[in-house]
Amino acid sequence: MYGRRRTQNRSGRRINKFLEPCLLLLLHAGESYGYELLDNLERFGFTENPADPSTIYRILRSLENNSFVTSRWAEGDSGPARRVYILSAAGDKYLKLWVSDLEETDKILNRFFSKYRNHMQLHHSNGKQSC
Amino acid sequence: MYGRRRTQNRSGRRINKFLEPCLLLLLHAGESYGYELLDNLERFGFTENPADPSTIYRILRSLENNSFVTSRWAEGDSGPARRVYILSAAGDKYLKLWVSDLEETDKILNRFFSKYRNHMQLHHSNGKQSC
DNA sequence: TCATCTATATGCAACCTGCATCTAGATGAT
DNA sequence: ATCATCTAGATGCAGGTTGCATATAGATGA
Repeated sequence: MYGRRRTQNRSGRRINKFLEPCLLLLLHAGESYGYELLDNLERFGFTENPADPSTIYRILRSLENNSFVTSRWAEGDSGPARRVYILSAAGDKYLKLWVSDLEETDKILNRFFSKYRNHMQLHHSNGKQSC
Repeated sequence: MYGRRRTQNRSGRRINKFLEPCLLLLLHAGESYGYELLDNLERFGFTENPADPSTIYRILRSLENNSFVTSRWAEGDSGPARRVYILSAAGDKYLKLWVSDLEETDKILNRFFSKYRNHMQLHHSNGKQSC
């Protein structure tokens, strides 16, 4: 047993709780359940770093605790019963709040990029400072 | 004393450790120290939610532990001595790594936005699903 | 019967972060 | 000279997020 690598996946360190708005958006398109949502998340660009089931289930539960979704047990065509989630009106609002928050994050990101590019350009052309 | 609000600032939940690349970029422009960096961060768009000094100092220390910066004590024109940080070659590489990582984050963000807009457009025009 | 798949869930440790607080030298006002 | 304030750096704690391991249990198939 080699010192038990417990360093977090660096590539996972992106936007905090980003899976939450993704799940909300998926649920906005219609009711669904954990396992199915997990599959559909791959279409959001989580192919290289697929989401962890435990994260999904925990987010869904916390959304329910905050009344952003409701759930019921339902039998599927096959396999064990599923906990099916439905977006509430409050959840719809919360999704919109998330979107404006992410837009703000996007602005901050782009401000960084422009600062970076601007600085690097000046740096390479004449060795002067710029920040 | 009312239950002691200990809920985290929701608006602070953005990109994980985002202050790190900001500090690296500032240090790329020239040596600096904690307090000064803190002030300069405001120009990155942290005006509404200014960075916490403790976070800055901790990130600087961790950067030093990873040899991305070096530090020395220096007297300023006034006030107590300062711990001045200088970016290393490894730190320069690390900054570039951060930038490509943030570009990936930006892609993921934009994929979300396009999914969101696309879905909402379809949703409002004909009430059909789209995700 | 037993392995595998589907589905949900929990525990733990690492990590990140905001707030409160501490130290200590320098500076300024009374 | 004393005391408050500013500058500068640092630590402790509690709350929150997350990846990994693991558990449970019904359904399905060999």
